[in-house]
Order: sequence, then structure tokens, then C-alpha cells
Amino acid sequence: MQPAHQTPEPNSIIDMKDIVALCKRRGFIFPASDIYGGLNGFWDYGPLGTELKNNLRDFWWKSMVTTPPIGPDGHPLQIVGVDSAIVQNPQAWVASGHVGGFSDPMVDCRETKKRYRADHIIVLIPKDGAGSWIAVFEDDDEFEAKRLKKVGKGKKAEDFDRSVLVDLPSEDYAKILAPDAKELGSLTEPKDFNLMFQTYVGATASEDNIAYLRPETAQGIFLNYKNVLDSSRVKMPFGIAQIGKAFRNEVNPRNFIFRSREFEQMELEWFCHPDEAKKWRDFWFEERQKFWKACGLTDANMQMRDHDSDELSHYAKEGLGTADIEYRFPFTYPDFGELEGIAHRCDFDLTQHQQHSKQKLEYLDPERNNERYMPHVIEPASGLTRGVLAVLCEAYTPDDSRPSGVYLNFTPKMAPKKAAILPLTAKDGHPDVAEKLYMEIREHYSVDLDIKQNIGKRYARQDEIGTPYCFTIDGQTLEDQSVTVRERNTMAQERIALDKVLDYLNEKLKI
RNA sequence: GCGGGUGUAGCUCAGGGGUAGAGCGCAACCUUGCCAAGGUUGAAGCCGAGGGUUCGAAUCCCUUCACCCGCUCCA
Repeated sequence: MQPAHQTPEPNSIIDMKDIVALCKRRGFIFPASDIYGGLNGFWDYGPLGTELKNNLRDFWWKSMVTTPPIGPDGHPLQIVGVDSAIVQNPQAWVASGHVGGFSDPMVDCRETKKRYRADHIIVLIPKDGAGSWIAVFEDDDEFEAKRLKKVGKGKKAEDFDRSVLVDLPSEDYAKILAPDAKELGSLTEPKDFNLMFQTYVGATASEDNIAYLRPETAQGIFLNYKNVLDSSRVKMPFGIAQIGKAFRNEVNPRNFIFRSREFEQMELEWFCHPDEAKKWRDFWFEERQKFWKACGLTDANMQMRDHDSDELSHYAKEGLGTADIEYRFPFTYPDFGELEGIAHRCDFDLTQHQQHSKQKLEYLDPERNNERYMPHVIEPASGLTRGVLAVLCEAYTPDDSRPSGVYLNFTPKMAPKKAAILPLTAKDGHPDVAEKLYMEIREHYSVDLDIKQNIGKRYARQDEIGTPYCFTIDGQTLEDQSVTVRERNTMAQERIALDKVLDYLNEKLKI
């Protein structure tokens, strides 16, 4: 049976422009260097955005490091934190594969304006030397067959030699027919797009002192793996967590803070015996979904997706692969966008660093008859700033029935302001009582005191910034020492005792 | 990086070769008192930035920056 009224699916009707506008209007997120016209791919967090981001960050840290979850065997997990430098010895990035592999050669087609990965284009070279060279895509037989039929002049696949585009000298480009082009020689020379930001250490800029801003926080953990083992009493299995900024010189930053050039990551590297990798991968799959749900994200907008084998990273080619927790952002709707990746990195990173640094990084396990092994790593890696965006999108709730037209349905844990204290009028002693209450509550929670204008406007303002509770002092307060509590989502009110306000908040914010 | 669109007060927008307007918001005061009420007064933009044409440009031209959409890209 169909429901009488089809409610629209969550996030299907939200326009990102409205969220961006609200974020700027209310002080969540601004374009970086706004007064100079902004800078593509960079964003600043305003007063409320900073609170929101810190709430998410602190919750992650608490659930990972301060009070880690109970493991499958019933014991609490051991997880410690680090805060590593953004600039590291450049050799670290050679070992991690970022210096060599973090750049893609790209070619543009002057005719069709399309852009291709040069290392994914195969050129068919006629064995008899006659006719044009035909560019096709790697591993796309269907396209190749179609293309041959159209421009192959009767030749068959076996009449051609094959070469990857990047292996051909540039003087041959004039003979090549681009994948979607009609004319020969429309491809530009390959250009490298290195996604790592470069800088120079020291006052002089030269090849000798090039350094990079970290493109991920994960390597800072691997670099400190030995230090942590030697200085703290962790033993296998254990985790090292880090939250911090990372930088990627994205070709094309898009979608508000979803893909920006400077962003924040929350990463856990979970080290374990290779035989236990699967157990822990499955554990973290479950655990991480619980986390995002506790942040307010709903099942309807979340999905788990295993990476296809061809999209796996260099470190995850072997092993159990990678799965993403994806969120259905308004701009990806009805599809989903990555929020967190849970990867089995095998022993790739530690092995690489052991080779490049010549330091022994194997683990000597006294609980396994002194077995020496390179631990495997399960990595739940999420974007803090992406998380902020997901939480914002989830919270954004258009509602024509209320004056603000919209409210932010944050969970109390995420809400930048936990409560507002509002005297009904600016006289009759209401402000005095309100101020006294405010002085009490502000010791415990981030709370607003607002006396300006009429009560409706103040409720509307609090709705727009997602404050879950408003306490209002009115005439009755002076008679019986009670206040009203207005709950944001329902707009329903109840009366509670003035001296029970803090208890009320404690109770509501406990979860 | 390519194509298309946009860029005028905090926000949403109108206008348009002779040195800027509205609504909302904001500030103050009066009135009201439980969901953006009414009134008075006021602050706030030199029209994204740079250059050019012109006696004169925010309005025309060029360049550039940012944002949005589509492609591309996202180790």
C-alpha cells in the first residue's frame, strides 16, 4: 500500500546554496580571505562553525582515545594519540609513495575540450604504417571496438601495435586521433598534476630543501610508530590516532567544504597481527558506522560501499580492500559521497619506511613465542571537515510552518549552542532573572543570553543555529520560580523549576 | 583545466554611461508580550578586483578573481 503522502527523501530537495548562505549568515563557515575575494579551495570557520567542528573532533577523540571502545574479546582497546608535524622529512613522502605516485599525467583534447589520464590511454599504431593512430581507453574493449569500426578503415585489432600514450614521444602526437575527436593531433602534451603542496625549508629556495605539506595525517603516525612503541607500554594489537590538517592541491575544489585544498582528517591506524586483520576490519566497520549515527547521521543517508578492485589505492591492492562509509550529500543526491574510508593497508607503510629509513620496524611479539612480524594496519580515516558538512546537511531542515523557514536539527552533542536563555520581555524584572540563570548555566555549557527584540525573532534565530533548548523567563517565573523550556524540533513547551534548569540540560545532553 | 551562468548594502534582489535603490536584517527609542508584530530615527554599498574607451562608467570593452552547474579530476 502506498502512503497517502509521499514525503520527500532526506536531502533530495535541499539546495546547497541555501546551506552555504546560512553558514555565512550565521557564522558557521566563510570563504577564506573573504575581503580579498576568497581563495579557491580554502575556507574559514566562524564562531559557530568552529564550535561545531570542535564538537565533532572532540567526540571522535573521546570515542577513539579517551574512552576507546570495548573490543570483540570484551577488553577495552588500547589507543594512544599523536600530533605530528605537518612538514616532515621529504624522504617520508618518497617512501609513502606520494612523491612518485601522487601525481597524474593529464592530457587535454583541444578539439573536444575533454581531459584524460595520459597513463590510461592506449594508442593503436597501424602495423602497416598507413592510416591514423587511434587513441582508446585502457581496459575498455567495447569502446575500442566501436572506435575501430568507425575510424579504423576496416582494420582489425590485431592489425595494430599498442602503446601507452605517455610512452610515445611528443612529435608523434600529431598522428594521434583522440578518443572523441574528429581531427588528428588534438591532444596536448601530458602535464603533471602533483597534488602535494610544496615549500622550502630554510630561507633559500632550491631543489635541495624542497619539503611538502602532508597530504594525509596517516604518515605522521607510521613515522612515530617506533617511538610510540618504545615510549609507551602499548602492545599488539593497538592503535595510534591523530587529528590534524592535511593539504592537497586539488585540480578542482568543489562542493563547498567537501573537496577543499586544506582540510582536516581524523585517522586511526590500528596495528595487529596479519592473521587478525579481518577480525579487526570487520570490527571497525561496525564501530565507525555507530559513530556517525551517534553524530546524528541517519541510515537513509548513509551506506557502506566496497571499493572496486580498480579503484583501490596502491597500499590496498593486496589484502581485504577498502570500504567507504558514504553519505548522501545534497550535491551527490541520489548518489553518495565519501565520508570515511576503512582500508586494510596491510604492512605497506611500515615496510616502505623500514626500507627507506633502514630502521627495523618489525614487532617482536612476546605473546606469540617471540614471533617477529610486520604488523598489518586497519585504517579508519575520515574527514573532519567532511563530517562537519555531513552533519550540517543532515541537520538542515526546511520547515515552512515556522517563522525561520528552516532549522538545524543538530543532536545536542553537536549543537554549537546548547541552550538559549530568553526573558520574555525586557522589563518587569525578567532580564534580572535571566541573567542570573545565564551566569549559572554558562559555567557548564555554551549558552546564549538574548534580550533583544521580541520572543518570536529570538526563537527563530536559535532555530537557525540549531540550539536544542530555549528557556524563557516570563511573568509566572516571578510568581512560582518556574520557566518554560521550548524544544527546538517540536516547538513544544513545558514548564520546569528555575533551579532545575541545569539538571534538565545535564540529563538531555548526557547521551 | 574546458564550457555555461553569476558577482550591486549583512542577506535576497531591482536598476543602469552623468557620481546608487527596495525588502528583510542590524542599532537606538516608543508600543506589544510566547513563535521573525507595529511605529519613529539611524548606521551601512562608491556597484568582486585591475586596466582600457569616454568630458564622465557601477553601467561599454579587455583581463583577472571567486562562487554555482556540467565535463574532467579526486594517489
